[in-house]
Amino acid sequence: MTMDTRETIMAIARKMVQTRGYNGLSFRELAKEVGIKSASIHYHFPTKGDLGAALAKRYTEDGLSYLQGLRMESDDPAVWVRGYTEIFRMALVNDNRMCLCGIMAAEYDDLPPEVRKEVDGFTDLNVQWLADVLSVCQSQLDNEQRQRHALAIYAAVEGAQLIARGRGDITVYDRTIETYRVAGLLP
Amino acid sequence: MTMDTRETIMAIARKMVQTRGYNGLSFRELAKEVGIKSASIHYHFPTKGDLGAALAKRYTEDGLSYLQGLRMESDDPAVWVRGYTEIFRMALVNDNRMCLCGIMAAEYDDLPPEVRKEVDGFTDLNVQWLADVLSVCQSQLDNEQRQRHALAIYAAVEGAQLIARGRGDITVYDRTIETYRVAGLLP
DNA sequence: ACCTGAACACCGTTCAAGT
DNA sequence: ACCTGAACACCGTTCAAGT
Repeated sequence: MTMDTRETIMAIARKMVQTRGYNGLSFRELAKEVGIKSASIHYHFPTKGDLGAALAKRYTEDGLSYLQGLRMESDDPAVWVRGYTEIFRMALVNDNRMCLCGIMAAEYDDLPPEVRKEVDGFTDLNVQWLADVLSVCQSQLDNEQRQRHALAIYAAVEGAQLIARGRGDITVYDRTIETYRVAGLLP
Repeated sequence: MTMDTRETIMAIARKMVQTRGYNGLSFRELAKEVGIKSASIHYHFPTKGDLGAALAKRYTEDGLSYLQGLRMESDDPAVWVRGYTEIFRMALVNDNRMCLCGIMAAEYDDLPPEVRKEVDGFTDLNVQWLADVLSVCQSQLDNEQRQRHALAIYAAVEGAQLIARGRGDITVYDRTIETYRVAGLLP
């Protein structure tokens, strides 16, 4: 089982960005971990923006597969939502990392346009999936209300991860999610 | 009305960090805006960490004054909470900026210890103030439940700002906050 | 007391040159 | 096809030198 250089770069870079952000990603540091020179990174990804956009695109695709899988494995909306908050939880459990697009959202003003586009796409995917779930379990809501509620859930979960990551305490995340559930923000 | 150099540096740097983050802050760019050389910034703030910590400390102090003022001007918890969400709204209205400590929380792993300490202090202040408000309007909750609920509110509001800032759309923030209120997360 | 130019090791990027 | 060394303009930081 070998991995081509491009995939190795993406795998290592994704972890670095999830930890230190887009601005915190260094081509020289990345190259050292991959075992090539920093100039060689540019052969695979001409600019840092190209790499950032590729990372966010892949991250969104992987997220979509996971979320689609969730809906196939169960018929219970409560299980879907629990699976949803579990993805964000796992990032924290794995070396206190953040959602790739959550951390890059904070750097939005510094992002090249091609990266912004993919970060926006990740948000759209999350809101769309959550709105679909709400159409099953909160069918009394109209479409606009579902979109609004889905966006609120996404924002709240990203916020919970952001604060818990600063605290370095997974129980902060768990308690916050539980509070959202009790309040009725999460179905 | 003159302003000494140190205060000028802090005022301009605060805006820069609220827009581009701690990593995005450049001493050379900052110096150019202030009208001195970048080496001179180091006279007032020996390291970037010293500047970042001073900014977060001042930001927390200013936030505290504002929040204390809110509680004195009214007896209505609903007005207090509305005033609370309004601070975060104003940052967005002012050039789509973020909460200084919210944006730095995303860069937590890159922050020097002295900056982390002040960012943590900002979180503590927010949670404490919110818990105090809850002790007035949700007095049936015990202390631990209030702390937990206060943290959830803070996380959700930071998340709403993060997502709305990426969208560049203030109505996203307004709708998300309103959804929190309807769901019962906000008192 | 406050500022500066020059140097240092870093950064992303480019490009001619290697295999 | 893939990689590299060297150069460029950037970065935070240091420090001897200026007023």
